Amino acid sequence: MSVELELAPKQKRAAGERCCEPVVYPDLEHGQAERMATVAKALSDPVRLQLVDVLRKHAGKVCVCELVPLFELSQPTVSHHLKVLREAGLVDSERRGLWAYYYVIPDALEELTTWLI
Amino acid sequence: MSVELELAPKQKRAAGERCCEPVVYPDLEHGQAERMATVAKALSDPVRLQLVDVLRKHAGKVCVCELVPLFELSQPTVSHHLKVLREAGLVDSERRGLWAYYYVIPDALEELTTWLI
DNA sequence: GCTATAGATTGACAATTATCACTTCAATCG
DNA sequence: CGATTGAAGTGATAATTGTCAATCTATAGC
Repeated sequence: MSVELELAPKQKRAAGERCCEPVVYPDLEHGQAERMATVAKALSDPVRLQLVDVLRKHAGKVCVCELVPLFELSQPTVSHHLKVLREAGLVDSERRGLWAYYYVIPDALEELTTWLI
Repeated sequence: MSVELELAPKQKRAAGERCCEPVVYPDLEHGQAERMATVAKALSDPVRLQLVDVLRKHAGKVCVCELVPLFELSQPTVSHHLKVLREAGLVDSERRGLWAYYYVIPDALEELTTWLI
């Protein structure tokens, strides 16, 4: 686990030689790193990336019964991946009768995207 | 594992009612999803995010001996995280005498970033 | 050569993860 | 009501991950 980043005092050096220049003070603080890591972890599986891709490209809500046949995976496994995405705040779902419709939460990727640019 | 995405033939529906509209054909293909998942996985840990952040913000190469004291982690653990980043193609290192200097590979984040925007 | 040092590697361990078969739950249809 | 169906939940299992202590490697200085 990381902590609030600090430039700790330098260790002993080989006599007369500095290891290197002091690094820049990183302005990515702990909480932000935690949140972004959560998002990145949700995106760290090709299946989930493709799920998010489908949901993002489709303007609207997509039924799980459309998503499952896109993969050679069992329905519970796809359901599991959707749950991971839901718990990371990237998507949400809505029940309509027997069916569940998933959709992306628009701003969920923003913090990570902004950092990446 | 995912496969090349296809709109599989529809399953049986409840009589007279369609489950939902056909989804858009996802244009994120398997190879791209794999590569982006690799990058996302490398970024899925707060320590590695902060490491990349420091390296990106610092115009130049940063010595490991500067990176280790930024975290409350053992040297081997930081070394492990750097290795993960290296294997994902996000950073590389250069040895100079006793010291190792790490730096980001500029275009490594591009594919993921482009997809996110 | 000998010692000290920076960094990587190894081995071990607990925790997490992706997957499936099976089951459960909720809603619809007859 | 009873049967069916879409989706989520429950074990279980194999694989992966984050961490550290201990070790190893290569370099520098004496």
